[in-house]
Order: sequence, then C-alpha cells, then structure tokens
Amino acid sequence: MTKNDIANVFERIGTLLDLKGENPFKVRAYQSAARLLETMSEEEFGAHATAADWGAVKGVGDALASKIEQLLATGKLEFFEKLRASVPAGLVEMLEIPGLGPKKVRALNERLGITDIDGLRKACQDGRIESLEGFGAKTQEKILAGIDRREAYAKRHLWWDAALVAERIAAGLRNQPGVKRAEPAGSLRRGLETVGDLDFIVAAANPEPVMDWFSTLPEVAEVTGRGGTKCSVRFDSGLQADLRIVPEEGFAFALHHFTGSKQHNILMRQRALERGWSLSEWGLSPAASDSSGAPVPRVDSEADLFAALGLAPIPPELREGMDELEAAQRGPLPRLVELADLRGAFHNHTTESDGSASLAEMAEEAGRLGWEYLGIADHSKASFQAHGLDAARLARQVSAIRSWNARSGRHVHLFAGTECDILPDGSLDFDDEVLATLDYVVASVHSGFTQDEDTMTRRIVRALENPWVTMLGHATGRLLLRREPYAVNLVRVVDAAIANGVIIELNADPHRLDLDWRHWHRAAERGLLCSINPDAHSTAGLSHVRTGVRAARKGWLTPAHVLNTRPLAEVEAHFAARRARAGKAAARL
DNA sequence: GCCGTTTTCGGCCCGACTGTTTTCAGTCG
Repeated sequence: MTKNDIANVFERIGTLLDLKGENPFKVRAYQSAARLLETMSEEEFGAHATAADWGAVKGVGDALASKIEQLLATGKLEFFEKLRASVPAGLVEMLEIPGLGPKKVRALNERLGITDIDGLRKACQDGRIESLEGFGAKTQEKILAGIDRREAYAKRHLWWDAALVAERIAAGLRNQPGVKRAEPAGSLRRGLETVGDLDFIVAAANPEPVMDWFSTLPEVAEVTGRGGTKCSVRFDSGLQADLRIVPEEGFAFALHHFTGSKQHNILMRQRALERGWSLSEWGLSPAASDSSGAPVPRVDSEADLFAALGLAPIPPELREGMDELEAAQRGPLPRLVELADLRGAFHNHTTESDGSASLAEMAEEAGRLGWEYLGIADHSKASFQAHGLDAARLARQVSAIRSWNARSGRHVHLFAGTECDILPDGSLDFDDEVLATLDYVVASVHSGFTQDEDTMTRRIVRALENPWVTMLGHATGRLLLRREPYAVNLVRVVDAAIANGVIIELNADPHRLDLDWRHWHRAAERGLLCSINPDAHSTAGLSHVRTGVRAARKGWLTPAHVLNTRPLAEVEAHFAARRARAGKAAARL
C-alpha cells in the first residue's frame, strides 16, 4: 500500500459515504485527507508510520490515523470492504454524468432499482425517469445525453492544450467592448498538470454582450447554462468552460475564488471568519456572527486580499490548500522560478535520433528564445526505435558541437550530452570512456517498464551511482492521461541522487512533468538540484519549458534550485567539477 | 470525521444556476 493507494481508498470511501447519504462533513473529512496524502511527499508520509505519529497533522484525526495504520500493516481496511459491498459498484460510475450527484443517484437506485449506467439508459428510454418525483423530462434528456458523451465529458486535458485554448479566448474577451479585465482562473491558473475545465473571470458592467460573444464561439458545441452573471459551454473537444462576469471592484475576489483550490478557499474563509468577516467570490462583508464591528478593509487586488487576512501574497501555483497559508503568515514566500530566469536547457533531441530539427536549427531557436546555451542529448543505441546513436555517431556529433562552439559569432553555446539508456540491470548503454568525452549525461529508463519496484529502484540507483551521470531523466516514465508511472521507490531514488550529487530533471514535456511537482518542495529542501528540461524533439518543443516552470513553481522551486537558471560559466563549472570527480574515481579503480 | 486564544460538543465556506417546483433541493465549483 503506497501513499497514493491510501489516498485512493479515502477518496472512494468519501464517494461511497456520500452515496449513502452520510454526514457531508464526514465525507469531506475523507476527501480532504485524500487530498492531503496526494500532496504530501513520500518522505513526509514515511515519517508517519504509526497512528500516534499523525497527532500533529491537521486533517487526520484518530479515526483516519488508525485506518492508515491498518492499511499500511495489512493492505486492507475492513470498514472500506464492508462499505464497498453495501453499494452497487455501478452507482459510483453514474456520478460521472453531469447533473447527477449523490442524492439523485441514490433516489434512482432506491426508487427505480437502477444499479448501473445500462439500467439508467433503459430507464431514460422507457420514460421512467421523468415521472419520478424531483426529476422531469429535461433531466431525463440531460442524463441520456450525458451517458452518450460520458467519455468526452469526463476526460481531463493536458495543461498545455488547455492553455492554448484559454489564452486565445482570454485575448478575445479582452477585446470585447466594455471588458475591463479578463483572466483565466481555475486549475489552469494554478498550473495543475491536467485541467478538467476552463474558468474565465471578466470585469464588465454589462454581462449580456460578453456572454453572447462567448456562447457563440465557433468551437462551442452546446451552451449548458446561462444566468445573469455566468455562462457555461462545452466545446467540440469535450472541454467545458465557464465564464463569470463581475463588476470591476469585485474582480480580485472573483479571480481569487475561482482560481481556488477548493481547499485553499476553505482555509481563506475560515481565516476571514476569525477576523469577523465573511469571504465570498463577491467580496468581504461583516460576518453574521460578528459583533465586533471590525471595519471591512478595501481590497483592489489579490495581494490586498491576502494582506487583509495577515498573509504575504500567495502565487496561484501554491494555492493547493496545503501549508501555503501557514508559510504566508510567517512572512514573504520564496521568489519562485520564472520563465525569464531560464538561460538554456538540457535534454534536447535532433534529427540524429528522433528529433525533427537539426543541430543548427535547434541552436538558432535557442538563440531566438534569448538563451545562452543549449544541451544536446540524443538517444543512445539501445533506444533503436528512436534511432539512438552508437559511439561512432555520437563522436561525430560531439565534434560537430565542438566546431559549432569554435566558430565566431555564435551567441548560443552548445553542450555535448547524451540521453543514455539505463539498461535493465542498471548499467549504462555507453561505456565510461565514451561518457567521458561528453559535457554531461542524462540517464533515462526507456525499457523494461514492468520490472517490480525493488528491481526498478535498484536499477535506477545503480545508474545514479555512476559518477559520469549528471542528471536523471523522467524519473517515473509516466505519460499523463496515457501511461501510469513505472513502479519505483522515489524516496530511495531521491536519496541516491542527493548522495551522489546527481540532478533530477523536471521533464517539461506536457505529457510528462516528471518528476511530479508534489515531490519537489521537500526534495529541494533536502538539497536536490533540479533542471527544467524540455525534452524537445523539435524547435517548437523548446518552449515546453513554460509548462515545466509552472510545475517547478508548484514545487516551490526558486532560481537557486534550478541548474538552467545559472549563467553559462557556472553551468560549465558545474559540469567540469562533475567530470573531474568522475575522472578521479576512474583513476582510483 | 475533524477541531478548539469563545468550544471536548456543536459547529464545520459560500453562492449561482437548474429544474422542479409554487419556495427549494440538488449540483457544481
């Protein structure tokens, strides 16, 4: 049972309790605990082996602590097993249909005996839903449509894909007459790796024309809701988008509220209540229960709102409802890394392996991005599917890179590297003598994904112990929305990386974002150095660092934590020091 | 189920919109 397995059990318990009509606050306790575990690093989690260790953790009380202990010890939880057996499995799936929540699903089950989606579809077709009290013809119609488009509706979208759509629409909104401000909010603004739907907050005095423009965008397949201040649509892609229009003076509140996360908002509101104010998306007002008459402060920006609650400004990426409020109460938060801090990137491919741009094209694109340097790390020979280089081809590429750097008038310095396969036994695809001819080495797993956790962990740790290895590529091999990570003990991997002075990359391919942001805060505090690597296979791919920076910010990383924020001379010194150490280690053998 | 510079019991964040209802429950974020 891993941390995430336990989070998953709690999440499912919450859903099942909800379906049974349990106390909603109990439901929330399970769901918040699931969020808490998901965001907790493996190291922190590991420090809470027994129920007693959870005493100081807010959100996990005695009952949940003993359930965690039981799950860790036995891999099972009797409470969960019994609960699961008491609710038909198909009911959980029915919750995915828009407009169906726990109460309605329960009513369908109790009054019509429906236990799954197939039964629900038949009941709709027979007209049995519309005659049910509390339901009607429209609900029946919506359910049927929801079943048919369930997959598209339930799908999440990569941050990168969603951002491209959102930026285009936000720009369009800003061009509408009467619009003072327009910003995307939601999980997109928080920089989450995948996005369920888009939220747009607009400041305008007259909502109607803005909603008219929004609801008639060419990609809108369906307008799913429209009121006085809010309009919801679904695009052809299945992506849903909400537009909310507020008066200009309330913009900061609405932007903050709809940026979330839900848990962050709950904590902010509790904090407001402690000061005698009620906080909503519309503003601050005296709380009903407050008799102190504390004046409500003026708020024009999110920074003002945080200040009113005694907090330093919290960047959107950190608003996950974890410990950001405590940190912002203690003082200013660290200055997180920004796109403009990057001076180059490592782990990039060319046409020599599976990239689509030549060495020169990649270098020129790096120059256009304003970078000082670019690292080339094409695949090694074991990745034959990617046309990996053997030692001879690599040697030719190295000499091409050296002569590029020797020519005058070049603004971008190229580093010669490789993305060297970590073979199934943990050895590397190139001999040390070959690796010694390079500036740096990215070591990555590209095969044998099905190894068990211990084998995979020992394999990667062995690679990290090779002194020629500069950094570890995509630490878990996950492909968001496509492939689960391979089984690996990240605590041991991070420990080994720190112990051996190896960097772990934050692979900025929008499908990867690996190592996950949830691990970085703790790992960086313990001394792990990061490199934000685009893993570019084209000139356009270099710009993926943008999503990598988002993820790095979610992991509380500052420029000091990221190698490729350093000037060329410092990067050269870092690589040279690594090589010198490796050379000495080789001489001792 | 969690939590406590008012509380170990009694609270627990807040509002828009929809569809079904004649005043509101459920869903959603």
